[in-house]
Amino acid sequence: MARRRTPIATEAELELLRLLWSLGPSTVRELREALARLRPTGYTTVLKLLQIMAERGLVRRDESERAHRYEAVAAEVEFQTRFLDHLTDSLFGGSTSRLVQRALTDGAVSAEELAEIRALLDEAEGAGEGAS
Amino acid sequence: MARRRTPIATEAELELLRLLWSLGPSTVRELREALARLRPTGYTTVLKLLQIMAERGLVRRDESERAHRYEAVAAEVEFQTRFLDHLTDSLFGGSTSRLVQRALTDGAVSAEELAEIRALLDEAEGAGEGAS
DNA sequence: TGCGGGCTACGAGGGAATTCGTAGGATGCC
DNA sequence: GGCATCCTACGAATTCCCTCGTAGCCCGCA
Repeated sequence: MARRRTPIATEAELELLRLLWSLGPSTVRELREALARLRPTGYTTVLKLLQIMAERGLVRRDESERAHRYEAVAAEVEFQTRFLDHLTDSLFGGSTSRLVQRALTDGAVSAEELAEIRALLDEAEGAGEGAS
Repeated sequence: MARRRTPIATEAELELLRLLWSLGPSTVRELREALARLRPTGYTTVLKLLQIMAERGLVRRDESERAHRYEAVAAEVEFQTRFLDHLTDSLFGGSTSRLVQRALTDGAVSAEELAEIRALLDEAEGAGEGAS
């Protein structure tokens, strides 16, 4: 009967969060307009979704003006972290490195980006020094 | 009204797939027993889920014996790839390297694993020579 | 004051995900 | 044969997600 609550956020919620991260605090109208380019959606659909997200603690809202302004509670980076943690557990047996290896094997990464990743590795190795 | 079909696989489906990957082709009973340790579930619940997954092409089944034997259609690696592709698009703006950077920053990765990742980087750099 | 437009609140409604109960068929054992 | 047991098939029940329609409120303006 029951259905386990979707972990972290649903697809539609994620879509709005992405907009909020890129636009900053926004009204329903603004979000709906930004969303329209990708996927036309009714005004009250967006509104309702935001109300639910507010209840769930995904967004907060400023009611000081007539058109309420919504804002993502978690920063984008926090969210990415949470998602990766979840994915690491659920699909990579808890191993971050296996995830990274899979991503590097599959994804197209430019030489520049590879260099950045390499720098991160250096940092991680330096930080881990003497930790054991 | 409509609700977009969950991408790739639902949580419950993923749980069964994980079992199938680790156990190999299994019967409903075997899966249910393996699952019971994590989350007690009715026999017919598991059966129904597998039937649906078979319909959706996530598993195939061997009916040569009375107790049908189910098997994951996609290998674990294929699935991980598909998930990472999806996640890269939906949460990292299509940038694999950003995903990797986030994972490396957050996750605990041993020195040994770091070395493995470094080797992968070397490989990727070699292969990517000439690409922008 | 009356009207139009914009905003929020609320709830209905349909499809999907997940749960399980019940029925019915096969199988093995006495 | 008759019974207990195990299996599949099927569909009901429940919850969640997502959609939007409608109602009601407020504000500005003629």
